[in-house]
Amino acid sequence: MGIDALDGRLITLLDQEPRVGVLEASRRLGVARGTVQARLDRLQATGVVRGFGPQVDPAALGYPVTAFATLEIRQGQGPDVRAHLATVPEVLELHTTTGEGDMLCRLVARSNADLQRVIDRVVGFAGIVRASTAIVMENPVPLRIIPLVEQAAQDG
Amino acid sequence: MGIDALDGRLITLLDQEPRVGVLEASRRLGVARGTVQARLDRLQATGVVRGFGPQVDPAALGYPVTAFATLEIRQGQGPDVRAHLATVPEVLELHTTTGEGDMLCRLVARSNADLQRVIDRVVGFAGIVRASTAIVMENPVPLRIIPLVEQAAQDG
DNA sequence: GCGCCGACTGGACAAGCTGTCCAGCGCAAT
DNA sequence: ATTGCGCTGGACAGCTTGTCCAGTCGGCGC
Repeated sequence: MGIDALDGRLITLLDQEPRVGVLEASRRLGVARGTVQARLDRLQATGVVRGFGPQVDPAALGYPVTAFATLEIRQGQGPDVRAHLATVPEVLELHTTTGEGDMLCRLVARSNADLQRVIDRVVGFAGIVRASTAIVMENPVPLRIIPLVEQAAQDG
Repeated sequence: MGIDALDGRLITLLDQEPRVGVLEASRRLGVARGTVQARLDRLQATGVVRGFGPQVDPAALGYPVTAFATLEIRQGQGPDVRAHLATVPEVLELHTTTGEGDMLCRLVARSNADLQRVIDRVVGFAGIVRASTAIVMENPVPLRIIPLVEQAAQDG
């Protein structure tokens, strides 16, 4: 259970140039095409690579503002709150957490003013006791996985 | 600057079945192949679709624990802290924010015990004054974009 | 040491897709 | 009415994919 150096190089290559096909990848990596196909199949079968969906930029869609909201939930209202938040398109992800606050969600909005509307909609729900919001100013490290993949490739 | 209904349907289709090629997509959407190619080119040129990189699951790589850390930074140490965090593979993303705390980062670890090692490495840096960590227990809404795409497609 | 097994190689094949043209049409704005 | 733009439907060569196959190599158990 893990990935080896070839898996790592394959994932990194696909990350940098998603357009390359299996044949081109086999040339770049210096292995037979069948090997690349087998590795890719295995990576997807084991769930390491979940898919190759389009990576959409919310900012380009007209939602340049990102924020994180920490929510405090009334006892027993968890399921209701989750269902509520799942219906809000501006909620991009939701986690339940330990520590201060019970949930953490990522929001986007059309502007700082629009963020108020989104937050009102998010917290305008009986089960939510308190919410504190942190607006994202910069994103020095965008969501990435390659460094972790390379570490995992070395370890295993 | 925006997307229309056809763009939305195309993105949704690609999200659900990334394997479909341009030709198959044109059949599914009921338009000419050239149209799909032109739309895809435009979506990528305008940055709405940034790419089709592999979606890697950290859990499948051996990092099943996710956490969010709020960091408080000493005045003027921001750039140094960013550079430091960028070198840690377990830091999957980093944001600078308003509100309590100056930065928010997403971490993964091999176990709860291993998370301690990661946190020590993250906060073991002179510029970081204080850190509070929230461990993710559940992820009721995984990172998603389709609902927002559909809303953007309706708006115009 | 022997034999088995899994993984990789290098190659083959038909089928299908991609990239790239083109002419024609309809709609919207000027 | 005229222009511009996007969509259609079709063509073409070139290449890739999916799927076989036999042969080789190294590790593992016996």
